[in-house]
Amino acid sequence: MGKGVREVLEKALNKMGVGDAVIEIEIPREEKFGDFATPVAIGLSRVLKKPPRKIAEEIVLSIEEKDAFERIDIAGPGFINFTYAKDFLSAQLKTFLLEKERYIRKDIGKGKRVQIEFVSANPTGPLHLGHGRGAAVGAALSNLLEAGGYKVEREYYINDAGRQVKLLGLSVFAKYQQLLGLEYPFPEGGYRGDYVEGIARQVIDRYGSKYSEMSFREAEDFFTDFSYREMLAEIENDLKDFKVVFDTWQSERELYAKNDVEGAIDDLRHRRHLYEEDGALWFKATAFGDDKDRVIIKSDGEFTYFASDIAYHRKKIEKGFDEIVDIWGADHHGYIPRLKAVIQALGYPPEHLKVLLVQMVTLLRGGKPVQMSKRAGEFVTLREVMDEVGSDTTKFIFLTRRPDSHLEFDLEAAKEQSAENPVFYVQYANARINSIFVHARGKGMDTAGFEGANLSLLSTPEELRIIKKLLAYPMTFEGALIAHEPHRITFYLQELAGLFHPYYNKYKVVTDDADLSQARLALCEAIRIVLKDGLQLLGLSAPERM
RNA sequence: GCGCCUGUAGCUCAGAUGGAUAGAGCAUCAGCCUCCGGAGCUGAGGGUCGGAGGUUCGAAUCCUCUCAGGCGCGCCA
Repeated sequence: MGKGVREVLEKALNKMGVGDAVIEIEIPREEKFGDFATPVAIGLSRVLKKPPRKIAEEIVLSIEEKDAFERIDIAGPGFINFTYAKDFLSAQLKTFLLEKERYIRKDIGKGKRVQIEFVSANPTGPLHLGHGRGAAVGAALSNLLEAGGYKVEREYYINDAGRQVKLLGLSVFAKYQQLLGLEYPFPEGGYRGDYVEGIARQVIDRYGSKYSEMSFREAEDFFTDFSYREMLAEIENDLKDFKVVFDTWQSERELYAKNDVEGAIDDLRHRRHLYEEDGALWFKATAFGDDKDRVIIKSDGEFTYFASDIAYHRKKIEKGFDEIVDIWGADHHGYIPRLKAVIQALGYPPEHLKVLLVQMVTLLRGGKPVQMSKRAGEFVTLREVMDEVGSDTTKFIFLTRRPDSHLEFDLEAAKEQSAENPVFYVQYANARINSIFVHARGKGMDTAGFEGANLSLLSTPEELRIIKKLLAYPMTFEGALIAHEPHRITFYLQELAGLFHPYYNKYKVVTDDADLSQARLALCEAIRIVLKDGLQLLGLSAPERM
């Protein structure tokens, strides 16, 4: 649609002999005043040294394809408004219905492969709301890219090596001893959530007091492995119920086991990006714009977390993706420069890795912040919120905000809303259309193919607005995809539903007029297709009955 | 102290590459079921876009300064 206006304008400007003067023609926003408004004449007035209004008049005179427009008029300081002709719109709608797949999808990413890593929560506790936000955004973005033609790999990175999982093991071990009535000090900074006790109880259920006589050193491997695997299973289960899927699960331990970490360090050493100082091995991150150099092997000989992360990202690169996307909680933003430094040290441009930050979630209950302390084990889990307000609603709330804005998640409000919730508003539109179809079929009407429908019968202002909105869907989709901003889809869907409900209330779709009914059913079908497509992109259900 | 994110209606949030009179939901108030699902619809009120300068024909959007909130600045992960 927009392209149509652009072409028309370019042609007219060339005819005037000023096409070259306009490097970038400003293409208007849809539906602000009429259909499209462009200030191109204002921009030109400086070049041509003539008043904008006069230029606008000349442009309008030079336009040849006037058929596609109902009106072309000049307003304000020199804006040209284009109003599409209704026959043009209905013809476009017809094309959309007949070739919907081709119309909706853009092959932006055709032949390209992208990996998106998200959630990647440590398996030391249940997923909390922040993880849920990352999950919702990551899943929606994956869907968008996939729909745009990319081959997408969704990956979860499991931090199963290092101190944190060991600490979880020790916490469970301590709880285990205590549950058996034995004295055992709880580790400093250990995990105190109820889930720790839950895991300890499972150990007792399965293995009894088998480990009660052992020291932690002896039982460490068992407790660490058992505990984090339990946690991981719970995380997987939470994600499954949140309807977020992953293609690959990359274990940090495996990177060590397969000598990927050493390999990566050797690689960097050969590239002369490492040096030794104070008994430690350093990566020269400052050579690539980071604030300071970073330790890879500590003076006690242990690897840092950064070491395995280098290996991990080197591995991503070696898999040959055209783009690597990491979705992180915003509290890790300070980590970006060093990782981008790694990418460059390995010979790739920093843009090869795209880090998307998802801002913090503040949890409120009845307008008051809920205190969250991981140490004390006081935090609200994704599971609890899903159970309390529903997974579609939870996702929708995450996807109705820009990822980089701080989010206040009010449990009470979310629950109160669940009767009158924006997500239902959208889903209800879909369900309503479905029930119109049921009704129509009951009257012997055809609700499958609309090849024969006479869409030029759609002529009310409401219908034309809906058609324009529908035809804008590919543009919205493309914008959301390129900007990596799924929330644009969310808002679009609310707007579309917001056009449909009033229309439904004002006009009857199924009437005695068979031709008009058929045309309106076709319009509903188009709405249904877009709603369903959008909801699916966001990872939300599109129930036919609610 | 340095860096990143945010500041738009009472509340929660949209406002892509600068465009005309800044939008939605919730909440508030007043209305709509003989008719395809009232989880719906119609209407009303509500704004110095944190503040101050600047660039521009034109700024919520770009630049500088400033105020406020959040988050980072380990041989932790």
